Amino acid sequence: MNVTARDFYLGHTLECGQAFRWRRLGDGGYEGVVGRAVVRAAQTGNILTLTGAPARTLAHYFQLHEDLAAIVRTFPDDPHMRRAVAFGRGMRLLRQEPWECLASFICSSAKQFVQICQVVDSLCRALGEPFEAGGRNEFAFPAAGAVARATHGQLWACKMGFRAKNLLAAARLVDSGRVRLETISAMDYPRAVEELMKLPGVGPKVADCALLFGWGRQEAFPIDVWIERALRRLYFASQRHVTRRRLVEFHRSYFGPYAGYAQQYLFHYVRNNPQSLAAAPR
DNA sequence: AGCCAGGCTAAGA
DNA sequence: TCTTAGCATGGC
Repeated sequence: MNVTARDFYLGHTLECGQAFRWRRLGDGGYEGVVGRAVVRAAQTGNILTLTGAPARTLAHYFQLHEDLAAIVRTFPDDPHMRRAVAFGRGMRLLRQEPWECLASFICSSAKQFVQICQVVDSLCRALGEPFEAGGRNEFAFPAAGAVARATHGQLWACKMGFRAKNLLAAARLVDSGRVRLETISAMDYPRAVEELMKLPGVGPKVADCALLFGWGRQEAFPIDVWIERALRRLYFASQRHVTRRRLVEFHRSYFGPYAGYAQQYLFHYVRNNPQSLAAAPR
């Protein structure tokens, strides 16, 4: 389908680190697996061309109904956020399948984006349901049950290192129904975090990523090493010994109703402009 | 060679 | 409650 998408930039959206199954094609477009479909995405000006899955599915995945300008207007008006918004203009948050998102981020601990993509790809090839698309064999992201029934060795072979044990145990808790992902949506934010953190390998950061990118919970604000650096150097530059708790209190009161969105702009900005953290600008 | 990567966890102060 | 080492592996 073709859609007119205002304030939408595919490049930032698919390369900002929120999803791990997209690759850029030679023509500037992108290809990725969404559910059991291979989706192609391309952009010319503000015309977005999305093919490979039902329009409904695509509209939901890409959150086409969201009014980005309205979201950005809720961000705090400070020099850092202005730079982040200018740099990442058109970046959107996707809505990924919750288990896939959660499992991917369990694999993400202390790894870089490229390596996470490799691990996820290996995992899909090893345990995901195969399907045919465009004459090629593709693999869906493996359901929790498929991961639960795998061996530690199979996961280890996907190069996830010490995360293999966590993913296996988490998949078993989900598959057995001891942790029910379907119930997360109905929980308030603190309860949802608490529930997800019952899974091994899921701490505050991974829980927030899953809630933000998989469940669309905008109040989730993942604090990774980059965001922590950004908060400390950009917003607490003159202060020594700022506790983690203080950072959490700050972001909850400062970034507004779309804090998770703001976080992603900040993350993408500092991640791609490390010099912005070298010496805190004023 | 040594440090760091979209962290989590258990142990010890 | 806060801090730290260990956990695997690869890239620089």
